[in-house]
Amino acid sequence: MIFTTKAEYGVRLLVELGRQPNDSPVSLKAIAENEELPLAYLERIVALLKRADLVESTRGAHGGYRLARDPESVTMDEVVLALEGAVAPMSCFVDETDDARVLCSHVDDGEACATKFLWLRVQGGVTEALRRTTLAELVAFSAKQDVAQSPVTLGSALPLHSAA
Amino acid sequence: MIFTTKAEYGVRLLVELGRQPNDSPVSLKAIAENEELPLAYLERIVALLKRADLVESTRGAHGGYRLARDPESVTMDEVVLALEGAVAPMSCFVDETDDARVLCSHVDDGEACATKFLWLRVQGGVTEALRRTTLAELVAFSAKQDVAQSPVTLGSALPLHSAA
DNA sequence: GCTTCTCCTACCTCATTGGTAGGATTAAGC
DNA sequence: GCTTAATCCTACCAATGAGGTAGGAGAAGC
Repeated sequence: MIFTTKAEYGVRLLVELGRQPNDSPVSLKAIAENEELPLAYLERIVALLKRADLVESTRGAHGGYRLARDPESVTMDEVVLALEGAVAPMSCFVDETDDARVLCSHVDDGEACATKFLWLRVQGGVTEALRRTTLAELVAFSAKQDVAQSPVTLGSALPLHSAA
Repeated sequence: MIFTTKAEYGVRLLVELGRQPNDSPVSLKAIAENEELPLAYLERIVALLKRADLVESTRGAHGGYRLARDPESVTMDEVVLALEGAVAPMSCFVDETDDARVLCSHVDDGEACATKFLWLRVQGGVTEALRRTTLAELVAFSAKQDVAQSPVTLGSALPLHSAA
């Protein structure tokens, strides 16, 4: 598994915020009910997003969260970075220096990590896929899905069937 | 973490086998010592590679493992598939039908998983990176590293510094 | 028949994931 | 100024999987 539920729930939360028509804050409780996610857990997740300045909060009654930036400018690589930490193919990649300056634990034996060559390629593929996806795109996708299956309570066939 | 040590050790094992000049089998013990990996654990890992017909074994004294196929024809996506199972961005991707026909657990709520759209992109990036890397390429890389740092016992600077 | 291998299965320990519980603080509305 | 609705914060907790060990049983060379 590449991502945990933190990324999943966090992205869904952002999408939900992006779908709001006006600028008034939305309470986590409303989102939790809407997305059927555990509220207490969402609280911890949204804290990560706030720390990364992706959402703003207003406390007290009628408070809640709203997006801190234009959804067009929010790319998924920063979202996932905020939620999961750096995307590391292997444990030796956790070293958080951004630009692939990776200190691998097994450089010292004979062959300096042929696998590192492979993991770097994979990491490149992941970050590129994340970087070229914006929050606005996901919001638009989500809205489109709504329309497509709005009359049916539980869609039988999957709308998304040929991708990747 | 995308991959576990199974993938790491398994790939290193295959590279090691690919580096063998002749066709005689190599014992796991030799590989374990050479790569400083736990032998008993490697045994379980190589069993996965054998089940996928990536290596052949001969039992008994002077037995061991050898590659079952030409390294040129072995792509990393099948290797990783054998070692880790399918590369799944999220738990709902574990459904092993090959071509992204993903049955997501949260299709039934309002918006049919905008995240799935994202995870499919990521999965595509990973599998493409894996598919375009062959075992032969890694073996060649590994051999080159050997030459580059053979006089030095512990290389100070990293040879690979600008990728991804 | 000893040694060297592959093969197989059961166990064990530790870290992380995915939560829950319980409260403190802040602000709006009456 | 009390109540209520919200964000914040921290400690706990159960389940899972990762990574590895132990102990053998079969197969083949010498």
